[in-house]
Amino acid sequence: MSNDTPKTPVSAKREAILDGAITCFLEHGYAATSMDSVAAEAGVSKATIYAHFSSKADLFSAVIIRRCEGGLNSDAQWPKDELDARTTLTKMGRSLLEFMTSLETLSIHRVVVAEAIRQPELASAFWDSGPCRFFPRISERFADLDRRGELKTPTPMFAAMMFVNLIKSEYFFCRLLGLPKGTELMSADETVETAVNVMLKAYAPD
Amino acid sequence: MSNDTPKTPVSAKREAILDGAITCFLEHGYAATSMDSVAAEAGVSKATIYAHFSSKADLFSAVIIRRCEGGLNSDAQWPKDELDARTTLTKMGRSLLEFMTSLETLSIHRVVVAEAIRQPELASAFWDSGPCRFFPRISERFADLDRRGELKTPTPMFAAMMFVNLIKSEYFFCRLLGLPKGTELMSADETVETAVNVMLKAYAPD
DNA sequence: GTCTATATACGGATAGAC
DNA sequence: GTCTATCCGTATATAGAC
Repeated sequence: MSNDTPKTPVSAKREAILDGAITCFLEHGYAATSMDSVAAEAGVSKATIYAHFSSKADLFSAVIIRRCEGGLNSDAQWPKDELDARTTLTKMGRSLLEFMTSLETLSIHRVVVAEAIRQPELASAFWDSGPCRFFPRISERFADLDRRGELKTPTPMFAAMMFVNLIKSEYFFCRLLGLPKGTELMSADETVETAVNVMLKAYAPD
Repeated sequence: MSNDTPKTPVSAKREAILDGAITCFLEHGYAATSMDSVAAEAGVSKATIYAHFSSKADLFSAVIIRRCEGGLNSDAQWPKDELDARTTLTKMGRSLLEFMTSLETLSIHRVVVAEAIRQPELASAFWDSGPCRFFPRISERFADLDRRGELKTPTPMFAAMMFVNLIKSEYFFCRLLGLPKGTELMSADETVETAVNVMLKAYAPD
């Protein structure tokens, strides 16, 4: 029988704290979340939190980074190779916009933007482990379309960035502000369709 | 001689409070700003603030709306009519990106995004008096380029929205996160140039 | 209207028992 | 590691004099 103690014993309490903290921070923001409320949500005492995390900012940082690394793993709708340019871009566009405007993604953006100035290391970690990880995957698809003669993208990375921003567009910003649906001038479908049309013409072969 | 009292006497104290509040809120955010610090910055007592504004949220709302209505009035670099498409878009693009990434604009975005969920009326007021006022002015220029045969934009408002988002792009988001310059994959100039090229091809006549 | 002084509450962090 | 109980600073908002 083994009496070894694992080097990093995954503490059940620690997991509970992280889960509770995610709920609180994403719902109420950083400043409006108290360590008491996290303790209550996690079902532990406040002192236990401080046994695992040195401060509120430290806990917050751990929560955000963990959440970013978990995101963007639902690849169900991600387009396969061998599709024509319009179909590929439309599928990618819908998938991206849906992910960007999910409640969780929006919540993360709100709290990170709000705290970015006061916690620069967190902002960097978010950028690296969040938005930045999109670009290579999208760029790859543009490179593939270029190879197959469907599009002409001399710099796939630039094309990817333009595409992402066309997709986010006004629609994402309205959701980020929590405005009622219908406030935006273009619906989600219109946004994707318009963005795809722009990309197809801008990067057409010839 | 007139002994009439003006209906809305512009109180000097009230102005001082608003000025002080702008400084504090934009620098430290909503939650991290205390009414004490606003009072100190404005050179009045805390009780005087509550004589003019019913609560901290009320003061915050007044500050943001006033600031939005003042923005976007520096038209120095705004392109005149009669220029070709590339020159017009490049001038507009530079002007927009400079405005969007000014310290004040970024600060407003940070605090509004952070508080949007908890103060929905503020989010609506911001949207109406801020970002939404861009689109007609830009749309107008696309309509003009369309009339002169420089571009073909059946729906100038859609073209304007696509353009704004291409211009903001990654660069704006990195500044919003307060990341050090150089973090972004495209510089400001590259962003404007790439965005303009995309628009020119996507909306080329023929 | 404007001030000083204060009521009242809450939040981050810690001490010390088990 | 985990808990209970508590310290101590600070924040919003108000009472009452002038």
